[in-house]
Amino acid sequence: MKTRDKIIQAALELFNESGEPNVTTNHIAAHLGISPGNLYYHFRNKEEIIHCIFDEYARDLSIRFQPQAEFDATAESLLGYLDAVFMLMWRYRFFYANLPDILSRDEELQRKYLQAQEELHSNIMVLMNSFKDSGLLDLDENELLSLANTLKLVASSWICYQTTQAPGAKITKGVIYQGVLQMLSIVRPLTTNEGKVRVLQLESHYCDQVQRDIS
Amino acid sequence: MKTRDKIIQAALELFNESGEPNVTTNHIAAHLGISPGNLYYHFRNKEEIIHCIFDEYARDLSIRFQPQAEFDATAESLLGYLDAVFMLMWRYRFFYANLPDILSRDEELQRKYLQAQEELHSNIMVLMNSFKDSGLLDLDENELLSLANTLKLVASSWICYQTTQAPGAKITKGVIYQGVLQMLSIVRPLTTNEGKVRVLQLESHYCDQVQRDIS
Amino acid sequence: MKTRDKIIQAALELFNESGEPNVTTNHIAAHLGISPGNLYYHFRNKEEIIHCIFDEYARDLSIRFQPQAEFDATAESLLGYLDAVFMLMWRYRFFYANLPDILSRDEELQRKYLQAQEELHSNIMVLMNSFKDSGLLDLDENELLSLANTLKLVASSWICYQTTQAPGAKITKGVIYQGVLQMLSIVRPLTTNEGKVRVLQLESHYCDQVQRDIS
Amino acid sequence: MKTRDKIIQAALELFNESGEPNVTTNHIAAHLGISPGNLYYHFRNKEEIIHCIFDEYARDLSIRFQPQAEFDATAESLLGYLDAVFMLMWRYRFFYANLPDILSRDEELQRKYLQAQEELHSNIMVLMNSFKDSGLLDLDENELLSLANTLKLVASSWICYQTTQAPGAKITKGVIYQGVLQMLSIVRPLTTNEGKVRVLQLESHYCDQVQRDIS
DNA sequence: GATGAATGAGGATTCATTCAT
DNA sequence: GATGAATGAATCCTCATTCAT
Repeated sequence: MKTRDKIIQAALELFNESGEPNVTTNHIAAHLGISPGNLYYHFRNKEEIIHCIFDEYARDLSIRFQPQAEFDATAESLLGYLDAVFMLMWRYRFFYANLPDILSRDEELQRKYLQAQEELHSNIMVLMNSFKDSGLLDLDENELLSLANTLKLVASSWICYQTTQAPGAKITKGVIYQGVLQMLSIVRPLTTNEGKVRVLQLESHYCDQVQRDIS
Repeated sequence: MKTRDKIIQAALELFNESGEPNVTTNHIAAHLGISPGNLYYHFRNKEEIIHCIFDEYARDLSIRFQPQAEFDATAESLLGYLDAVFMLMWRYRFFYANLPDILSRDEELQRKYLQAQEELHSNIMVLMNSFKDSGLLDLDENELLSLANTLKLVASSWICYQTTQAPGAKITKGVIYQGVLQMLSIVRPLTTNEGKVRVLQLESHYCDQVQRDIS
Repeated sequence: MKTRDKIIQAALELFNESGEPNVTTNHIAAHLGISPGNLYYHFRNKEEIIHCIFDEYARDLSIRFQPQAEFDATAESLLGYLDAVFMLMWRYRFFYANLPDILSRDEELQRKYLQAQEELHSNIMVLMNSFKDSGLLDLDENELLSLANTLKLVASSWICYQTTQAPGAKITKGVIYQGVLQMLSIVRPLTTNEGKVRVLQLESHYCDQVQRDIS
Repeated sequence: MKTRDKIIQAALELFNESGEPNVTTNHIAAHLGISPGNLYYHFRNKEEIIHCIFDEYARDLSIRFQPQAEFDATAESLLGYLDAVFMLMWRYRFFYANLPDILSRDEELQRKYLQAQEELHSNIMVLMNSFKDSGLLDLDENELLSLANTLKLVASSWICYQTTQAPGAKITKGVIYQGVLQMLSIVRPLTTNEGKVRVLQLESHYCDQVQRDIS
């Protein structure tokens, strides 16, 4: 593994653990047993490290979503997608715990983030539309858009929100799965009878996951 | 106006403008044309200023909610309450833009924040229950709880979320009203026919507000 | 009791408790429930407070010693004098715990201190000479001077020395009496047989005092 | 010479010159023409510098004393040892000029200091015992212990004591030798006739040293 | 690729002291 | 006599970043 990648991994780890503002470049270097100079050989500055971490995140995010292949198995596709989105958010949770601050410092990053958000929105729309086409959901265009917005908001805010709800809370995978459940609970009242069955199946799946994480 | 209050106001202003981590005690003092020593005469440290700002916020928040008086005019009560909650969040938006960081530094504040969150939750429950009692909403206990959780999440996250959605965006009152609309759009699909009428009225009210802000 | 005196007393108390450098003028004022401005109405600055405390000490010290009246009862005079000297040192112990620093800041105080030291030296000489005249001590002029120097050194250093010998030790009266014993143990080997009896009596007296303090 | 060592040397110099509380880390850095950041690159804080200085002192002190090798040449061993002890105290005199304050701030240092004091005590005992064994001294166990205590007190207090005895006095080597003479004058009256001869020889040696320093 | 010493502006905070009331 | 808000220079320390080797 290249030093450059090791820096990214170490930074990610430390940022998640202690919060980005509390992790200095010296911490990262010390954690890896390399010199600060070496770190700055690989990255122009701290910002660039964050940038790279975000790029990795965006790449990971894109890979997870192949709507075409999954148009038929709609419920499962949602499941897979939600899983992926939330897991990635967990992996890069430091970012979500400080979004406004991090973005305000770096216009370029702000741009990239918005792009990812748009992608998230369009992915959600694709999924919701395929739900509708399969007769699991019965909403007009406006209602669909509104739902998608809510889901995007919940997804994007979940980590930050949870971080503030418990004193010194470590965000575990269980917390992530609860986020998925929260989203499903928003979708459920809007589904057809057929859709409700599917959603309940999904909910029970994630309930199990939460249980597993706790024990 | 006492110096102590002027410090609180200046700090709030500057925090909102530039983000709490980017505003030093010296900035605040300079902004007011007072000496750093004087600032520290009135406050033990920066943390205490934030504490005081939060206390002011919590006090304001409590004052806004008098459920008893409003049990009959349910829709209007929701309107008034949402207005107040979002306006206060706007007034203290720096706080919401950095919640995880600010709370993680200060256990006492974390405690106070959770208390405010619980109050928010119970207020939402009171409102939703009065909606249900008035036949505007038809949900079982679980669904109601789930809805309340979603609304609380949206309310608590809106400012932070919006801060991240626009490059260098100043959060205006219009953005706030859009948050109310977002919440109403979550409630609407769950209302009875009678309820839907009320909600649409509210939505149109807030649409007007948003328009007014833009122009 | 006048405010001025209350300030002196409070300062003395706090200095002894926490060390002069760790006690601010604000501490003193707060301790008395008066304003810092008031403190500075009575004293030009912190130094002046220390000055006044020293003056009080010097005055107390002078009062204790009336050699003429006690020339006959030599052993008892020594006892009384040692008692007084050490008790005063205890009462003003903060001073002895920081002598070099305090004196270096204030030439005037340095002068006064040296005067007190000279007085101490001459008092010791008077006592030793009366011992010699009474046949309790058999030393030539040089040896006597040497002894006096040693005793002066021990007396002047005891508080400071003891402060450094125990972690976080509060200097109690028992510690003070041990200082007297230490001085007697220096005198004893130089006494005549008759003198030895007297010194042993004194030692047993102070041993009792130490015991009393411990229990 | 490494920067780290230069910092220690500069700190020691400045502390000795102006007193530790009056020398800031910025003074030290400026004195060396380095940045404050650089100083803090080498030392976590001011306390650590003092710690390191003390460690150097303790190391130096240990090295000086090899009792076994010198059991026979007792008088000369005392001479050598006293020389070393006092010279080191001179070299690190800032420390002795502020002992109570410095130790009260730092428990770890207090511990180390007490250890050094114990070592000093046991070294003095070894020397006194070898004197006794050689017939230079004729004291019972108690008297010996008492003497050792006095000598330890005088040695430990000498620098501080002298600092207070002269206005703005620079502590010179002559002052140090006077300390040795003071100790010898305490030992002399307790020696056998044979011992007295030896002590007088030593005294004359140190008298010469004092003369040399003055001129 | 890598080292690690060095920078220096800037941060929070303290405290003896002043002064208008 | 007394108040207490105000001063401001000074203190210790941090950290992103640079650069000679």
